[in-house]
Amino acid sequence: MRGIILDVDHDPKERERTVIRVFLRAEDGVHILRAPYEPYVYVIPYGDPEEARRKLEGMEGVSRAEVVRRKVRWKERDVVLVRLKHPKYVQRLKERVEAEVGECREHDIQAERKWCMEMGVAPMDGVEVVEEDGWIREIRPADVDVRLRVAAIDLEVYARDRAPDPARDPIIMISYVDTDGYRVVLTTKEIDLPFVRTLESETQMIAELNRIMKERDPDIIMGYNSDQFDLPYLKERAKVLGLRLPWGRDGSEPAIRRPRGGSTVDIRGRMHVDVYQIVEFMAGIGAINTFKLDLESVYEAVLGKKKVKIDHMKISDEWREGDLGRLATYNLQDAEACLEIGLEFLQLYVEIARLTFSNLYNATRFSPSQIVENRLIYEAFRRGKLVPKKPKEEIVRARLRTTYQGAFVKEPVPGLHERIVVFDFRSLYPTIIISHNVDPDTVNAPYCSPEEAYVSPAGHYFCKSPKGLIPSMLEVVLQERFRYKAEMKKHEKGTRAYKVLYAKQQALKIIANSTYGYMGFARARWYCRECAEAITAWARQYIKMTMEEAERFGFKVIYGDTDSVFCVMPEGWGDEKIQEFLERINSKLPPPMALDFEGKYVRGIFITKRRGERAAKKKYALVDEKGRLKITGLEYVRRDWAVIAREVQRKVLEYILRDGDVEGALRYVRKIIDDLRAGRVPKEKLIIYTEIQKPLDAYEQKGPHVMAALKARRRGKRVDVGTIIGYIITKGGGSISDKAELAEFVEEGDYDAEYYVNNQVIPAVLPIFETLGYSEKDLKKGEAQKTLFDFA
DNA sequence: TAATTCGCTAGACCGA
DNA sequence: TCGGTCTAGCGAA
Repeated sequence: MRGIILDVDHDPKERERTVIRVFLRAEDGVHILRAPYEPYVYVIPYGDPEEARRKLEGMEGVSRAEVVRRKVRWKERDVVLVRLKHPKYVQRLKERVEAEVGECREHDIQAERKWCMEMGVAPMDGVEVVEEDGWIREIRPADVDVRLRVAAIDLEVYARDRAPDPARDPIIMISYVDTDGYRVVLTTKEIDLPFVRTLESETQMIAELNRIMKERDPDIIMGYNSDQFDLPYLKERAKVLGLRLPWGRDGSEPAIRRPRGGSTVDIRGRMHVDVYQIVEFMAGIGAINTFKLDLESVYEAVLGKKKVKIDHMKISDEWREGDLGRLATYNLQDAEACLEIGLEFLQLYVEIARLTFSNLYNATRFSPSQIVENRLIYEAFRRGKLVPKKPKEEIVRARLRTTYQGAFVKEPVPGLHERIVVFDFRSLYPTIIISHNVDPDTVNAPYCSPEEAYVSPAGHYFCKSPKGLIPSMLEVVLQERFRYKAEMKKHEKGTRAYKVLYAKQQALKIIANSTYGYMGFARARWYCRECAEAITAWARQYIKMTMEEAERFGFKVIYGDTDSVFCVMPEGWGDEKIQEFLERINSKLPPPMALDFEGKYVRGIFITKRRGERAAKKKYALVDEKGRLKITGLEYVRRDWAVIAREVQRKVLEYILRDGDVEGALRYVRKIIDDLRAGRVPKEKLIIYTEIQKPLDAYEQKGPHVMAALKARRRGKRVDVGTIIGYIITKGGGSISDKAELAEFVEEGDYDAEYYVNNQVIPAVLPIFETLGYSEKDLKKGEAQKTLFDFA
């Protein structure tokens, strides 16, 4: 039998033996295959290993124990591998063992994961299985081409002017769509649209959804914020109406888990993917570029397509007396958009699942640290190294108290520059880790002499051999990624092969980029502050060395941040000088460290700070020979500035960098100021977005977004941690915060023009003009006297 | 509870 | 009312 492993768990009905269940998606549907298993823990004996083994063999739940050779950090040791009858014995055994026999390890790694690692197969792998009466005899990876069915659902709820409560507020529409073309909206009103199915009652709607779920039998179910809203609501509502949701492939209901305040919903044998979780992650690592994470904004940012939005507050009005066709279409589009976005990232998560030996349900909810850690657990397993324990809370607190120095950022030379060349180190931190064998087990280790170690500028020693777990993992990660990227070039963009390769390299990129941060992360098993400290120390040394070499070579270094160097090329130099410089630097670097050419820009500006004449770090704008602007760190890229200010700033930069027309820029700004004062600027350009990062009552200083949120709460709006507040500064009186109101409550034209002039537009552009020698007076009116390139 | 540090700036808050 | 200090948020890498 061949298929894809959707999920692996153990049969909850088996209480005395462990039976692993593999949900295998084959061509003809899903098979639940079984395998006997004995989960294990390791014990590092306090005393004699053989004696420890004998003691352990007699303990409750132990089926056998043997002495084996394993690496405990850098040391080979005799440890006891204890096989257990059932996972339920792990915790009890651990406590007894640590009191009497030795230190327990890997007790905090799930049985399913261990089984997968021992079998050499991971969730989402294609496999070939030899089975007998549903029992697995053999299982091995294989090329399998089975298409999974992916579905998405979305609910609309009738709840006027308040947060929906499943005890009272009915579901009025449910949409279901899947990748085999099925699309339907279930509702109780007659709507003349082909995809609408009208049912007698809400109960009938849910029953119909249950029927669809059974008939369509999707492997993956997606929703947008379905962890927090759709599925818990649906389950609760079904209960109120006396129904069940037997959606699991073993007939079970969706299980609502409640880690850290929120909730996630797990459906047995199917993978519930909350696309919002994915989107949050992708936004966090910068793979999606949008300020708001609502479905509409994300749909546009990811697919480049627009869709209608009906405000939550308006859904009930629309249902009672509005356009039902519009509402049904909206409901369907939500599910469709969710599915499209989810599919866009699905392949990436398939790769993450395989790399981390986790199912899709978990993989799509991982933080970067969990991806790295789960991969490291496998790497350790492969090498016969025992996995370090999770740190206790007390240790975490101690770790949080120590901090370390990070990157070097050069203060920019303020003003306008021409012929800018940017170099950057390719994967700087990962390559430092590899080339200097930076690892928790090689740092200041006693098994090598100082001469056999790399010495960091911060004074740590790292034994050159043997290779540490983390450097060797990263070495493979970078090599493989390089290989996939090369392979990608052989395929047409948009083809299946291309997408798979792209996802593979992207998953590896996430691991590579997160590993340094992971080592400095207080809750990490492989935490190593000295490592993180050494990495940044080397990074500072290499970037400074590169800057010095660049100056010596004839460039003028104007800026640099962490892994980049911005240089001005002397007039008359050609591209061959760039290559020559790269070769010179690269010959001095230990492989696989390498400096890359990032780009060439015809002009760029580094702006002086609000106060003083020094240039601000992390804020600049560049323009390339095609006239394309690259704006970094400036207000234009920040969501907590109004569109009007951001737009004006961008225009000003275009006038100046692209056209060299400061006068035009000044005239343009004056016009916008006039528009603002005349009340001509539409509301949507005045909204400022700011996230609520803690409970409203916990704020010491109530800034505008907090005040706007407090006022909105009094009007019945729910404001949770993580809500992004879009507010406008209105006319009214008092402090800025007093005048802040949620945008949806503000009338068109009701805005404080002076605030937008003096606190938004002028602060966004004045530093640019000041950098060029102009003043606020030139901005407000009067003729400027100088031409731009006098300052270049 | 869930990768790091570096850096800029606004606006509240507070005391003179 | 002013200026300094602190909280808060967001972005760069």
